[in-house]
Amino acid sequence: MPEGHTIHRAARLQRRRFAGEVLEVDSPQGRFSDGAAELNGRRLEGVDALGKHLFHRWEGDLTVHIHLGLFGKFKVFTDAEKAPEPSDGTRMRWVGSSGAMYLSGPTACEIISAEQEEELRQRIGPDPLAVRKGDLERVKASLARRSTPIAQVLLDQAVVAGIGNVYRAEFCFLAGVDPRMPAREVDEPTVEHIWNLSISLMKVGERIGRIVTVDPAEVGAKKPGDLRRGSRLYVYKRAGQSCRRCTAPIMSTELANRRVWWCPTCQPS
DNA sequence: GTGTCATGCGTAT
DNA sequence: TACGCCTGACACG
Repeated sequence: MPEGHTIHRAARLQRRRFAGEVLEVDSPQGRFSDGAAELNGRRLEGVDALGKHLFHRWEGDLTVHIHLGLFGKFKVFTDAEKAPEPSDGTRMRWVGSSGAMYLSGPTACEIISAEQEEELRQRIGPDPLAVRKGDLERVKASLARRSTPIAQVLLDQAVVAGIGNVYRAEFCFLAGVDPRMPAREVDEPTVEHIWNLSISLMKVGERIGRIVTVDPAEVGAKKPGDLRRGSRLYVYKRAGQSCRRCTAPIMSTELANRRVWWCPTCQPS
């Protein structure tokens, strides 16, 4: 279930478990057979993430680029002996002395050159999970140039990297912004608020492996991880249900082929 | 079993 | 704006 937090979390967990290991790599599905043969028997040196992209660094200066798309999944097994048979769709599998990793359904799983990686990184905007100096200014500048709806711009990976359909709806709610408002009409303090929300909430998501935007205190819980399915989000997929803050019915519409939800009272136009 | 839907994105029209 | 692509979970009959 991949927004940026999923990718950064996968990178962290894979790094911790597998970095430094020599791995046996194959492609049960067959669609990454050549790549797997190239990697097989090499040491995995590192794993890093940017936005929704993940990079495996292999011995011999080989980089594998992975993008999960909508369906991609990483599965890590701590005991390779007990790992199940890979499904027919397992694109890449690796096995080492500290476990196994299966990848299925990715949009991209490919060995890329340094030039290709550079080109890719050029297209990726500020990542709330890998903040660099000047990021907020870049985000402000991008938004100020766009007349398209704020919620649509927040999905543009060149503007902010890692936000997906769940977070964008939730950030607009928490910032009190109608998702249909033209991006350039959103005032600067609100843009800053959205940026700060993305940093703090995606960090929570990265840590617990789940998107939680509801303030635990608002529902009598101690921490985000304690919130149950169905009470973790304010607006996403809650059309017709009542707003957790004001009880107005949640609205929804489609923007550029993606559905978005909002509270007409808490997010006035 | 079949149909539908999904936290994404590139390309064609 | 629409479509194709990637896979799996779930609702329905």
